Amino acid sequence: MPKRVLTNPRKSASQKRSRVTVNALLEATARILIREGYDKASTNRIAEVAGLSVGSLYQYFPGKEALVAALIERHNQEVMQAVRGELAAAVNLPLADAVRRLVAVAVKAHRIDPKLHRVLAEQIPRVGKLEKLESFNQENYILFENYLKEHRREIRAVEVKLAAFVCVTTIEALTHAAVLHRKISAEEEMEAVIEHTTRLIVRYLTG
Amino acid sequence: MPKRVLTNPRKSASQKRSRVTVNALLEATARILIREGYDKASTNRIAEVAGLSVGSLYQYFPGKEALVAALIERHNQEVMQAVRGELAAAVNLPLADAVRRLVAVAVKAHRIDPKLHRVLAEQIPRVGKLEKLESFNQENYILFENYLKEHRREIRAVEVKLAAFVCVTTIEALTHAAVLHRKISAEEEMEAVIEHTTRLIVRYLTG
Amino acid sequence: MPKRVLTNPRKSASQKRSRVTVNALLEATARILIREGYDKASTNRIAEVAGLSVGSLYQYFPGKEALVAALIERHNQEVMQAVRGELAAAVNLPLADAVRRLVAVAVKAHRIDPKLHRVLAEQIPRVGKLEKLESFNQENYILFENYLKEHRREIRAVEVKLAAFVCVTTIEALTHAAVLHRKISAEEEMEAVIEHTTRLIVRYLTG
Amino acid sequence: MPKRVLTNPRKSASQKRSRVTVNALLEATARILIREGYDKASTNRIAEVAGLSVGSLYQYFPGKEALVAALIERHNQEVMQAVRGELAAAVNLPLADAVRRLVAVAVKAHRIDPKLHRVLAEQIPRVGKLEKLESFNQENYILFENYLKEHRREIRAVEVKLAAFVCVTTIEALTHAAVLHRKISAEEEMEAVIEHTTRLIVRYLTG
DNA sequence: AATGAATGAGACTTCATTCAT
DNA sequence: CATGAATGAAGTCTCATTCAT
Repeated sequence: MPKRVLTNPRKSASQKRSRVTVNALLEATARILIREGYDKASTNRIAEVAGLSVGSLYQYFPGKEALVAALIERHNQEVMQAVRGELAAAVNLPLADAVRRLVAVAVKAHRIDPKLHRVLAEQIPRVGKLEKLESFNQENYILFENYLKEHRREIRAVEVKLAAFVCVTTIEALTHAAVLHRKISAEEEMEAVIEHTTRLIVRYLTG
Repeated sequence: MPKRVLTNPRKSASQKRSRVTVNALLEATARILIREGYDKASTNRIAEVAGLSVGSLYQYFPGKEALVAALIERHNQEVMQAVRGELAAAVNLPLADAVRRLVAVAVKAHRIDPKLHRVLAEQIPRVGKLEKLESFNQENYILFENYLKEHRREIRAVEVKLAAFVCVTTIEALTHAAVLHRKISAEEEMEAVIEHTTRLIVRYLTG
Repeated sequence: MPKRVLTNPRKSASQKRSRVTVNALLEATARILIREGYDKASTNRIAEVAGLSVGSLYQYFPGKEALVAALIERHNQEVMQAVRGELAAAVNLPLADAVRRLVAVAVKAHRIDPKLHRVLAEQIPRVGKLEKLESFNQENYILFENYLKEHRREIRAVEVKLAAFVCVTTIEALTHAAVLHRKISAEEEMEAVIEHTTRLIVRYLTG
Repeated sequence: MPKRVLTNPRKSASQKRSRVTVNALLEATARILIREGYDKASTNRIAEVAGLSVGSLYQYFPGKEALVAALIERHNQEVMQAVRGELAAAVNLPLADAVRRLVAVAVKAHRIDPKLHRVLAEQIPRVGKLEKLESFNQENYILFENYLKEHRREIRAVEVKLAAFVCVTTIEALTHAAVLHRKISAEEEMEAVIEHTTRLIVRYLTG
């Protein structure tokens, strides 16, 4: 496997046909990743599933890595777009409500495309692609840290940085595990998880 | 009868040799996984690093997957061996102490071979092999659930299963993140994480 | 075509089987080069003609380039081995005889494997491989220049360097053209060319 | 009739555009050949450098080979155009002057576009395309042979064909090597080469 | 048992060429 | 005519696995 370490798309899909093609490729990549795993995602297979020739794939992406990177990017965009607004709103809520909202948003984020999210979270790391996911989380750390700073008088914790680390890591882990590893379809069970997580965090910060 | 006299030593000698060989292979696999990543861990390379021929590798393992599986197995054994005793002892401690002990043990577990742990957790293609790691965690769920059942009167939570899920997931996530993603070398910072995590869990269960 | 620019053999063919394999590969390369040209000499085709699998090819050579380089090297060795002795002997001959011997040797060199020689001379250049052939010629320039220096009193030319350039280039070109581009099979015609070339050079140097 | 009035200018306009396009393509081909080598000269790349689409390239040339062939053809035309007149003039000169003129012309020819000449001579796969270059040389053989026939009384050689072969091959080789492989920029050094080559040939023919 | 040469399926990638727009 | 997206054959190379020695 000769390796290109390029991870940037080759052409900006300006034309409409291009966009369709790029989309088909990303869709195909996601499908294979989800259904068969990273190792089965060969460029030939991706192209085939996308209904294209390998050549077309390489017209738009310099290799498999770039394709996966683009997929991650797209997923992150979708997630962040769905989340950012609600996060902003939380700033003005009292602690308990803010945390509850945060947790709910986290769940929502994980539910956007859970299978894909799982696959991206679990089997992608290998190379620098990790950063994309990390940096995404980084944003959360910062946001939460800022929230804590502004609400300092409502909480006991003084070490804001550490508290942010604890809270973000915990919320992420719990919602991730709840959505992906438990077969939580019943809305009520999900509610319970949200409730427990919220309580966990609030008590930690204020107890 | 004379034969047996000769055979036995021979056999145990060769058994010992086997163990040495198997060990060399697992060691080589771990080293490559850590230093160069999963993709560079070809059977030929592993054999080479182990100072053996590929042929010998296949004498002891039916394939690459088995090798990795064995490595995971061994790592789990090491972890569990280092942990089991302390877990058992925790049963008799009051909640706060038990949780603190639990968290400390989780940190200890993650510190046994963090690089390897990370690679196993992040890079190994999830094809059945994942289960090994999962089942390991499964054990923790059960243990903790049992603990909670026996200490029901000390806690508020009634939904023991859910509480166990929340606690185990949280402890795992925090210690994992603390050990692997933060460069925690200073013992004091680690202490802080243990303290916070313990507080988090205890407040959750009793608050 | 992912390019490796390595041109050194991977293993020193120490074992006998190895030597046989390497030989088969070089032979196959030569055959294809001669019969079908450089562009048809794909690694798969070479392996096939050698009666081996591609894998084996890559066990011994990092790519097509290395194979060709090795072939050039081998050819040069053969040529130089056949030539060196006779060249040394020429040093003590009077000019006319020395030149005639030189020309005869050049012809002999070109006749060792004319088809291969032609192909190597004509379609190989592309990359640094050129140097191997050049350096081979370089040796000739030096040798002849030294001869001229030692026989200065027999010749008119004073600019030894320029004279060496003229003579070596001319002899090379004439014998090359004679052997490769004319269908010179008749020994007598070859004799004529040798005679003319010798006369050409001698008159140039002494006239 | 009015149509024709409109058509004619249009046609000639488009003919002009054609010429411009063809020219751009040949220019691009030459540039890439020189700067990056034959292997980098893909049709897509050529079109890109020419500021056209691949499609347009195929509007004017049936394929890559045709493009290269046309480039060779064009180069030959340029060379011959620059040379033919001087060659014709040489016919009426006495031997020494004629030869000197011939050699000077050969140098001039090699200097028209040395980089391109070299690339064409060295790197182009020899598949039928070679003939174009060969046939060019063929013309020289004939011309020179005729010259020798007409000046038979001035020379000693009787085997005119062989003599022509020797002379043309030698002149070609020396001027080629002088221009392409030595970095002859100094006019004086070039003069020396011309002088030596002339002397070489004249002495050969008359000595 | 050990060895390591050999295998060959399969992954990656390029590029001459076509064709719908 | 021009365009450039799409094609896919063909080439490069790797690596898990086998097997003769």
